[in-house]
Amino acid sequence: MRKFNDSLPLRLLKAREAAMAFFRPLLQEIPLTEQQWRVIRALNEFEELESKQLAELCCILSPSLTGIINRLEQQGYIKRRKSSEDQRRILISLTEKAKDMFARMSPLLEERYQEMTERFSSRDMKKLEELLNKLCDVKP
Amino acid sequence: MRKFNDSLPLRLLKAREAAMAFFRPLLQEIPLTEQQWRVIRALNEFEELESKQLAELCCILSPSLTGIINRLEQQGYIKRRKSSEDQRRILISLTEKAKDMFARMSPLLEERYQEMTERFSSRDMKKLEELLNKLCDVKP
DNA sequence: TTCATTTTATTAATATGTTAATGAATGTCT
DNA sequence: AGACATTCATTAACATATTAATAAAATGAA
Repeated sequence: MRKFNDSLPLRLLKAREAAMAFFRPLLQEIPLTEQQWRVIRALNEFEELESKQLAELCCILSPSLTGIINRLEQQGYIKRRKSSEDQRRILISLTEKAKDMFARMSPLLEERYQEMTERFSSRDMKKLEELLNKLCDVKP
Repeated sequence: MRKFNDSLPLRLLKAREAAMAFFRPLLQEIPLTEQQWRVIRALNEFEELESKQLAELCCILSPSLTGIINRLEQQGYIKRRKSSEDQRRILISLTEKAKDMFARMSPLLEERYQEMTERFSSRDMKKLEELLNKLCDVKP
């Protein structure tokens, strides 16, 4: 069998840890978890989203998202309203507080992203992204 | 700022999910979690490991590993003993039951790995692994 | 040797991941 | 309209992730 360290899932996990190491310190200062930031980032781009869309975009399962949304609401970062057509659906959007925080944080995080890209090599980063996208399309 | 879906950490997360989709169904039949299998796989290769080494190898933090080890012991898959030189250290190894199970499962998982590699392209897989390894070495 | 420091595993507290089950709202079909 | 299935969000139950704190053992310097 393949050696333990040659496992692709393990490599993907380690690579992700290495990448997140650039951003975690900044998020911890606020403080926000990685998942909370992912949700806020998605909402900043798409304005208002249904819970289900948000879960799909952020790669977070619905039950986890329920908790994350609750905590973000407690912290005053998001607001929710019910859809008028379909009473099951919840529509979620950022508060002003969240938008301000995002505007303050995103340049700092972008800076780190550049730093990571440079240290890794801009060309390799592009190639890596291509391959990851391709891998996402491979299904059993 | 970069579009939401262009984030490298998110891509790594999605790619990992795509890869794990090949293996999850098999593990669920036993049943074993992904982390439990990672621990068993490491122990199969290294015979006996200290808790700390195991955590390092499997990319699992010590507090999580404590629970995983406890549950695996409950299920009869691992045994633990104290180091004679250093009374703090715990040495962990597989039981016969675990070795048998591993011998039965690993060919099936290896089959899936081949299937994944073929669908993805063997050359691209190699390139991807290279890039992931390189990314792991990039530090803030 | 003694005291302070460091290392190791664990516990505590909280957040998230994962699958199954639930309840409410909607859709479908007759 | 009424019975049935489907969809969506949530809850439940358990496993893992994460940071801080702790207790015990080992180490190192005075």
